[in-house]
Amino acid sequence: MDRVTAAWIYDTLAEHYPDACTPLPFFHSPFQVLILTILSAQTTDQAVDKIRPALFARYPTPADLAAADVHEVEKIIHSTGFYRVKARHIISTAAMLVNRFGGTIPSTMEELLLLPGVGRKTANILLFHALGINAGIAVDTHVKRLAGRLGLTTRIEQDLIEQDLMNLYPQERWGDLTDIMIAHGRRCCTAINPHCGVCPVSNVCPFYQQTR
DNA sequence: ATCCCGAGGG
DNA sequence: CCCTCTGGAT
Repeated sequence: MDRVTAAWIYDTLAEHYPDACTPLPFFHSPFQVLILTILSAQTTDQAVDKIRPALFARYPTPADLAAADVHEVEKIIHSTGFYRVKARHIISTAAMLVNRFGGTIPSTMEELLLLPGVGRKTANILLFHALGINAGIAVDTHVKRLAGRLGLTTRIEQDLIEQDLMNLYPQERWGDLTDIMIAHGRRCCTAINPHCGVCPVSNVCPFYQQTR
């Protein structure tokens, strides 16, 4: 894949998903972004958005959440799935913010990975959305599938796919690229029955040429 | 019925 | 590496 085509794909998709890069509004505090990002695993934005007001009305600060009753948290976040695990994680994370990071959220990958419920993917998205840092490209199943179909990479391992994409795009686009590819993977380039007929980049897509 | 803006544990 | 944890969207 050459950079000219890769850049065109980025521009075209970016225009097509103008809201893809700001799933978590700016008025949320870094603390809220952190908690909401942990809760976002394996669920939808709508599900997280639905419980957000109740959650932060009850636990406005890390100290409040650290002292929370786990069953009460479970009840509030129930609709986001994995609620028992997530309830434990966000309470423990809040406690760690208070005890180790002075109530603020850490700004490096290494420190973020110490937080319960924060793995590689969440840390990556978090660095971008809470802190504006383009630390890398979060390669999930959507990005993996989309990058493969578009011919942006021929690799299988997610680390190598990330390297290919990072080589293809300048660092200041990594965060946006993650969001754009996830949005397109979810809304158009789906695993089964992809909507190639309305896909804005199908004209340069090897997968589309091969299946038509 | 299947998959997911995963992470932790064995 | 494989398993589990969960609801919701499609």
